[in-house]
Amino acid sequence: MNIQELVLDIKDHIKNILKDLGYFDENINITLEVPKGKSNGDYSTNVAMQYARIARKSPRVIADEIVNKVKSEDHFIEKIEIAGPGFINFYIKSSFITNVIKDINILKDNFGNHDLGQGEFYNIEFVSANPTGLLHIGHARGAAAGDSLCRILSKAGYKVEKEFYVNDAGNQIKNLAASIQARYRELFDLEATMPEDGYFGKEIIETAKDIKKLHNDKFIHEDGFEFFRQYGVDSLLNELKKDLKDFGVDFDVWFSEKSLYDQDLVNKTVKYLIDNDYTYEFEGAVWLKTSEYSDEKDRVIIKTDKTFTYVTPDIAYHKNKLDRGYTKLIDILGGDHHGYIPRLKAAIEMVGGNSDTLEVELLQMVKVLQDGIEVKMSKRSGKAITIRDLVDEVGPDPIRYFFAMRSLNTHMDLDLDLAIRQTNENPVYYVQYAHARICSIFRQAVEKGFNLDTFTTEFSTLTSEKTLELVSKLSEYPNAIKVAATQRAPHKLTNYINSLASSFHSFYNDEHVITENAQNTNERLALLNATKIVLKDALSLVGVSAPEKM
RNA sequence: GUUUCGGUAGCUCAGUAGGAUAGAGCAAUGGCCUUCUAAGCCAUCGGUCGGGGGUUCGAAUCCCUCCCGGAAUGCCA
Repeated sequence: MNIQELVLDIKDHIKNILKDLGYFDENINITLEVPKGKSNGDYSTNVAMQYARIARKSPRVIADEIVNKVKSEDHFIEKIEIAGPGFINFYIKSSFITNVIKDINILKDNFGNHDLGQGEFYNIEFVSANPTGLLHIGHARGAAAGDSLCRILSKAGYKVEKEFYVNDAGNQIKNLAASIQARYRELFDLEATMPEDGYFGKEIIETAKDIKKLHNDKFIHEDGFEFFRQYGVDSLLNELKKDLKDFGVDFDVWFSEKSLYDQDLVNKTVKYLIDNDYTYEFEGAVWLKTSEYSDEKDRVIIKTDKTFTYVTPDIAYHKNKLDRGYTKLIDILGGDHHGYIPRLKAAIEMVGGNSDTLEVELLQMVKVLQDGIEVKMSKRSGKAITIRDLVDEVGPDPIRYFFAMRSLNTHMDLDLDLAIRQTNENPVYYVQYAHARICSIFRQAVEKGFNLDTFTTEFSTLTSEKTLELVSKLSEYPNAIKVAATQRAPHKLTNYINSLASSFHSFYNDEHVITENAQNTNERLALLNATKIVLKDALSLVGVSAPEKM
């Protein structure tokens, strides 16, 4: 029996006792949680307070009745106390708690796995930046959050596919081609005007230079628009893929918007919507009746000039995703798209899907500070802090950790000077350092002849407060995974990692691991190995490395 | 105006299917390296949880109202 099973066991036990006492109510959940302070036991429940009204007795009396029935039976429990207004606090025997060390050393990086997602198949779309420039810091947040969430969901037992929607059709791509064309002409000192909504980043100039290198002045004499379009999309998409890869983010599917047109799926979807009376014509445009599905108003899907709006191919795209058989579609979008959600959900209902299948996670904007003042990004000037700059300066780890630390829908400030500084002001080093310290101890243990191939499974000397705190922190890992996965909250995992590292550092400072006492040393090495496994696994879920030396 | 996300320590942020003295990191102050990495540990300082009402044994958390900031409110994407 492990600690999770014990918790379930206790809950079950309490439930039976409540039935015996004649209080039980289906509607009240029995919860057993880890209290904040150790002085309130290893686990605690507030059932007595919840049942006060039903039983019409004071919480403490109920607690007393419950405790009297529990007491005699469970041999894993050290003691039970009633505290405060009526909390029942359970203290678990330390010999039972240390079992988790054995479990971890056997399961290794499978420790903390769940099968929560049985039968589920999630599609998670994130970043989906237009291939019209380099990825900037806002995209980095999306990439870090999305990738971490996917890894956590996989760990929790969900089948997950990561998808990037490539907007390689439509207006922005025309602007890209026109921008490249203008930059290309500039290279020959010819008159050139950048389009009003053009892309002014220096990577566009680089692209033009590349084209000049390959084809010289060929496109001065003939129309190169189509070439510029294709070449621009291809090369910028490659840059984008490279940057994401260097950031530790891989996608399973790169879905091309253009492919929707190539397969005629956009027209088919539009025809379907029209044929099924979901549209009407008004002032020369075709409108979709999304207001019938709790959107605030109807939306144009075919403009007066007969071209589509952004949502039109996106409906076809989501229809396509539905057809691919996922049980859940998660879109991770920037907070500025929140108004877009109702129309998308409406459209999903219209094409025969269930709008609950789509779940949108919004990421609020990142405010970037440099020298204490806000750095405004501007498409017009091409001024932006790119992922590439950041990764080149400090590597992916600090940035990924930093973004993973924040809950998705919080507005956040990023102090660039601080992010780039490689000091302890950056929390990722604190965690990585814990891992490196363990590795360092192991190196010395090997020198002194300790065996690190197998670890002891008997623990009799692990009794100090710091030790047990570290052990019980380890046993919380599976729950941390579960919470992070089901609440779509990678930051709950980094909170856990941080507190695990903290427990370790505190333990490390208090107690020497390698001593003359062989048994004691072996037990501690087993504990450290378990800690190392969990640290490394947890860090891998946020895409951060676990260095052996620092 | 409406929708939406925020307002918690000097700063950056946790904590919200109501629970025990509201937490962490950084910053500040004071200690700890002849012993496994001081990117560490320990301690201190620091908060009318934006304001005001309400709901109840109990509210940062739920309800109402007001104030302040971001975003959206396109036949842009």
